[in-house]
Amino acid sequence: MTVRTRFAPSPTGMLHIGGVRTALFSWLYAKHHGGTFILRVEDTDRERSTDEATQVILDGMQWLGLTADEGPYYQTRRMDRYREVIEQWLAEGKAYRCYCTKEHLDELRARQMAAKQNPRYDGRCRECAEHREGVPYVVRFKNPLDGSVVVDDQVHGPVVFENTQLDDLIIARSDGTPTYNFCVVVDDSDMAITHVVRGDDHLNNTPRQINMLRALGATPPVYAHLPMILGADGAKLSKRHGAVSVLQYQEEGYLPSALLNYLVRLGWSYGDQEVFTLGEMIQYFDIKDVNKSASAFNPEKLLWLNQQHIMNAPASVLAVGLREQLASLDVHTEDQVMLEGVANILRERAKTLKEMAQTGLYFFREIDGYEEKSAKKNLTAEALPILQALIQSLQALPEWKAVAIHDVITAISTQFAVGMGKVAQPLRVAVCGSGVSPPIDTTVELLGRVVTLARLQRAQAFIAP
RNA sequence: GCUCCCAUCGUCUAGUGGCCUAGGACACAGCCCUCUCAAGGCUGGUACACGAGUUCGAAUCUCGUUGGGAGCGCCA
Repeated sequence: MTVRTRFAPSPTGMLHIGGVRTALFSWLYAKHHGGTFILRVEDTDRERSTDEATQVILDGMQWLGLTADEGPYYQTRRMDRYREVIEQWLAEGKAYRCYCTKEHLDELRARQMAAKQNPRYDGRCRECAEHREGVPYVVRFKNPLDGSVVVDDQVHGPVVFENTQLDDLIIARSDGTPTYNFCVVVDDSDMAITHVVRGDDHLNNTPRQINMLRALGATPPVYAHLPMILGADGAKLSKRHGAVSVLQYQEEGYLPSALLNYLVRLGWSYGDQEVFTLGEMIQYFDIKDVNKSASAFNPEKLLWLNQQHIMNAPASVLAVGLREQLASLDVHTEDQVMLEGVANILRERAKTLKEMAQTGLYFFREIDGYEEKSAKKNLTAEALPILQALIQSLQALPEWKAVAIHDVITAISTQFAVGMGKVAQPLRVAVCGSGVSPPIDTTVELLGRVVTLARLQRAQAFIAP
């Protein structure tokens, strides 16, 4: 039997890292088993669902590379099917019309909670079958009255629920529209889902769903309830830490593989390995190795992993992201050689693509002045003859290569009987605008002779106008 | 309140009765490397929530306590 998993977000908010982690585990499980990953948009709440939110989910999934093998399916387009099942259940006596008013229900709930009981519908309409013309009603599922349901959860192990604790849940509202738990059941059955991977906030819904699945004559899928992701402070994930759209991470210069790598290690591990390629994740991932306890979102580790992935990524991949980041800084370039060169030279010193674009700006446009402290320290009268010597030697250099440039710097430092730093730092500030850059020889090489000489001259003019 | 879930360094985790004076990673501190910044290497501190029990032996098994979380909608 081939594995079929699904990710079923509801487009009522954004796709944040909690949702992505669920999608990832579901996707990985399918991929690991050569199965099918299905995307299903649960938009039955017409009030809160929006097309924009749907689009953001689709865009996010695409950016992450979590592509669906089937779907996206939309529940709003399956209304006829849900109605069909409701009618069938009504006819078969598996469901019934309930004429209780909201007021009655609210009162019942309040009374039960006051009496320290689990609030649940009392089944008042369960046996009175007569149809009351013109009176609004909801449809309830006839949950078994006794016995228990065992959820053989792949991460939690067997969890037992007594049917006496469950009640007859509403499957159709008084306006006739079907409700969430019911739609999920019909869909999971119709779509032949074999493994349901979702957040453990759904664990309590599972016994009801299993009962309905049985009413449908379907074999319940295997369930795996993932632990939640908490905010960095250990509290519920909030907008302050992580509960932002995944696309925000794209804007901030994160690589999809890094975000996925970070998320896969939340509640799952493979020995001591921290850095995974997508292929390794697929190869090693197993739902049985997933933890039961919730984990806190740690932005610092995400950042570290992003750098690891930047260090390992092909220059061509980095170049694409770097170009986008530069564009948002209003620097537009198609210079692939420079883009890849900068990516290679900065890959060990940037934690994000955004940072890479910011710190490498001087490769792409004229520097807009010198950083004050560095200029004060290095662009001094004493540096003037050194800069002059650099200009002359670099101008005369037969081959514009890092090794040759390096030789020029060492030669000048011996000539002036000073340390390398006394030559390299003024050069660095002159050429980059600050005292921080990759190794100066490779930086100068990448910058090119024309730009380097022009900036050296500009630095001379700055010292002695 | 009721039902269900969870519990190892600050954080992510390894650990499934002896390899544990508890390992790795992030972060932090120091050192090395060094033309700056990184990357890398080395070193350091900090954890089995608590209490009983089972056992020759428990982070690992059992029970309880405490603490956290989720659900209890004509929301999903």
